Amino acid sequence: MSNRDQSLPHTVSGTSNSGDALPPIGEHVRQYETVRNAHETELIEDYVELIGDLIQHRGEARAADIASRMGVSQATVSKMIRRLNELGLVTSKPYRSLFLTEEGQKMAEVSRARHDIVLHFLRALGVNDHTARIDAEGMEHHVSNETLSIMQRFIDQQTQR
Amino acid sequence: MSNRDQSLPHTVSGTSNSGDALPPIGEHVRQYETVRNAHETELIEDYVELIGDLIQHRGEARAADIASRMGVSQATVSKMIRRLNELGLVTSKPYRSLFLTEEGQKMAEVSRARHDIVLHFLRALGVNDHTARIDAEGMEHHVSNETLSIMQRFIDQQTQR
DNA sequence: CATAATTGTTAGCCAAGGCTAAACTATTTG
DNA sequence: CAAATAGTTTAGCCTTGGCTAACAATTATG
Repeated sequence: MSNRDQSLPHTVSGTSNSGDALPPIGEHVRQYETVRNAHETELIEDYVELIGDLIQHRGEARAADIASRMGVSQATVSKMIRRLNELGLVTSKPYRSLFLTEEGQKMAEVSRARHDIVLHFLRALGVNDHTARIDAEGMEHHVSNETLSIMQRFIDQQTQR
Repeated sequence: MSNRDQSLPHTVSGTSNSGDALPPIGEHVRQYETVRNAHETELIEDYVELIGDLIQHRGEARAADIASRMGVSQATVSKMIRRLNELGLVTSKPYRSLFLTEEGQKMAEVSRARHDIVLHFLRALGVNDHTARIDAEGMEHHVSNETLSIMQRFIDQQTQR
């Protein structure tokens, strides 16, 4: 319960959709399903992405760093790592630092790439860096590849000129 | 566990962020916190938004419709309605259709407006309608007001010319 | 108008992702 | 090298948001 700002940007001028019919049921269901599914993977992807980043920038990923970066208790991280293990995304020996499996690395790359596109896109759009970072973190898991491609094209246009 | 498409749109050309430093800890934590918070409100907002839509388009909102639109069991909806009640967002008498409280209506409007902006923005960007609807449903809860304003401006530019 | 069908509720289950407290392991340092 | 400190794990608790199955109320129909 809490949103970073209550005031809405005015109103949708000349673009009101409020009169639009509801989507046909089947489609509507699929929309919500997609969101529910994304939900399941989001956290996993965030962990894997962060672990990848830590390895890349710090040389290793330790549970304590993950906990402090995520703003979450070490116990929570520990439990999560067990899950990532079961999912075959990381390997870990007790009390030692983590490694990504092949699959984990692939996921980290994909997430990282998506994240970057969304972030750069928002900046290219004119969103300030700080906000762009926050929005990107939330949005990345909900952007289809079609939209990603279009975002990439937009970035290219803005920068290459 | 499942994403609608594995292939990545090529790569971030000339915009690689992978070499960027990690954000400073405090900021990083706030990014994740924002996402976790959004998470908590998302579902609530989706229900309220849908209830608002049903009332507007159908004249009333019944649990069965919500269940079938959301692709979820009636029991789940029933439980959720109890929560919305406790949160002061809807009023309901057993076996009767639902109404939004003042606060619920306000939330529905805000959500609807946000949703519309994101959807129209995606379409204006060139995303096809079907994909735009799916992406909008997931993205809407993660877009700051700053970004919304910019999206709105973009829509205006595209359409008013 | 009595019964069937539809709709709504309740009870009880499960998994996920948080938490704290306690126990254990590793590392640092006096 | 022993003790203190830092890092990790485990146990056990809580809330959310799903589910199914059983029951209750309302509405439709023969």
